[in-house]
Amino acid sequence: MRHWLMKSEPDVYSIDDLRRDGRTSWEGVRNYTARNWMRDDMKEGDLVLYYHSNAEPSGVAGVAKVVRDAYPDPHALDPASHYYDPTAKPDVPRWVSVDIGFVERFPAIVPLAALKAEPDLAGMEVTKRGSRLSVHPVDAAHFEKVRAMGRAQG
DNA sequence: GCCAACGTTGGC
DNA sequence: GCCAACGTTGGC
Repeated sequence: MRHWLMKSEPDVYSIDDLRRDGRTSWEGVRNYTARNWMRDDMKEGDLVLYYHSNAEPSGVAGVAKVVRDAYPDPHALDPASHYYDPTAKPDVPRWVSVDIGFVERFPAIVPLAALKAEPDLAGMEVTKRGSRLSVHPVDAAHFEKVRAMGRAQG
């Protein structure tokens, strides 16, 4: 099983939205590196650090899990969608979605500053300057550490 | 609001 | 195929 980090702006869709809905489709990824990970390596049962970006504070808000492997992103084919891509075709969908389910919400956000300050998390992608990928893998040890930090708060 | 990082686009 | 311009992300 792999571990991942996925970024969402809480003003758009937060961990509380995911808890309310139980599960959701992860749509609108329009970056090839992120897409390739979703398409090729994300599998049902994988665990996900749910990260709030552009937030106060930004940081890891909880844990989700992959509940459906990649499938063509329907929004890419929908002209009415914000995520419409005129170069995507039904036979060559180009972009993919996965579905994720709610697992847990931490008592408090684990802020990015706390991740950066933790020696055990040295080298973690999200702590690097200029890290922009909205979906990327996380080492199992880093995942466990962040989850422990999240549970220890509050 | 600023700006660094960096992926994508398009002229050549 | 190079690379400058442009657009987006996202921390601060």
